[in-house]
Amino acid sequence: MKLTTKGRYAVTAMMDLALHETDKRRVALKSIADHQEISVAYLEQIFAKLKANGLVRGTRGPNGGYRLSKPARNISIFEIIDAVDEPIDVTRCHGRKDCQDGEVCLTHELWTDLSHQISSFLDQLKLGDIVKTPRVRAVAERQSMRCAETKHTQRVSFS
Amino acid sequence: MKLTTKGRYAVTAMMDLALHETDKRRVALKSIADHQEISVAYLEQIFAKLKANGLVRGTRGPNGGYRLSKPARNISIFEIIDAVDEPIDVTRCHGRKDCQDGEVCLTHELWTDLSHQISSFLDQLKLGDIVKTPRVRAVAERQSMRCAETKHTQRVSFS
DNA sequence: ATAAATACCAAGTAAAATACTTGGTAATTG
DNA sequence: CAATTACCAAGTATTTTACTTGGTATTTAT
Repeated sequence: MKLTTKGRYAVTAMMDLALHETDKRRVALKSIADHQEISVAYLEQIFAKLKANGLVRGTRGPNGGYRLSKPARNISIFEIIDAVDEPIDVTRCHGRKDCQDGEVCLTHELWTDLSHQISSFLDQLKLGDIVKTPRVRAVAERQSMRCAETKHTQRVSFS
Repeated sequence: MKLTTKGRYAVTAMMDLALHETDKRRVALKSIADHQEISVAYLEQIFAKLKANGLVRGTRGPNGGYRLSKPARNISIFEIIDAVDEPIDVTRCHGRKDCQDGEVCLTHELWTDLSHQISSFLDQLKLGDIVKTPRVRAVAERQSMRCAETKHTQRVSFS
């Protein structure tokens, strides 16, 4: 379980989708790219993985874009990060059980315990819950207002 | 809170010190280097940081080496890792509080919560407790036996 | 006094991982 | 049929990590 900026991009992007879940419209990567100020091409890589892990579905063409492939309340933060970030090998002995003699194994349980701790924490956190919090809601409102105001300027700050 | 191999080296090295705490003798980096199969020079860098953070004390000259600067039961795994690994900026907005408008801050609390979760887990784990576990004790026994047997061969496998 | 063993110090380099970019093709809609 | 989107396969640039190199300073034993 690694946590890189890629994983963070993925989580905020998924929140973006979750916030528009009620709409019929798909969310285009272009729009997310503007929100997060990263390139569409980079987002494509992230969404390729999200899609491969069955978290989103994409449709092409004008008015195309992505939507969540299941309800936000059933998607955990763990799933999202796990989909895009490579798993880190916390134990250094590559998870083999028969490492009773190697140096690593003194601390083997230490690292696996930690790893489980992190995973279960993030697995309890559902996208739906986070999107429901007042802060996020408020920010989402502000965002859509701002989008309307500055539609053509292309420079919108997500939050 | 980052976790790299450097941090893992640091933890096992500290365990090495803790296991020899009862002795009057210091533990030389040479000995730890043999156990962990890494260079003394690299260990020096690690111990420089451990020392700077007040976790160990070193003495020079023959029969010199390092010892813990406080009882193992008062040293947490968090302290050790925190001393040697650079802190990771989980929030991406560099921890500033006034980021109500930035993109990052939707997930700000998410990452800080996670970070606290990890830190407190590792802070509860004390070096002394870990060293007391039967598995570690057994390994330590085996190691010292092996050390006695092969004292001059220089090639001892820690565990 | 000197040699050996250690810690201590400041750079550098090599390798790996991360964060992107570039240059395309395929499907869908107005 | 032109625009807009997803989809795809590489490549490159940057940063981080993991080390190495080449020294100096102390202490101990002989």
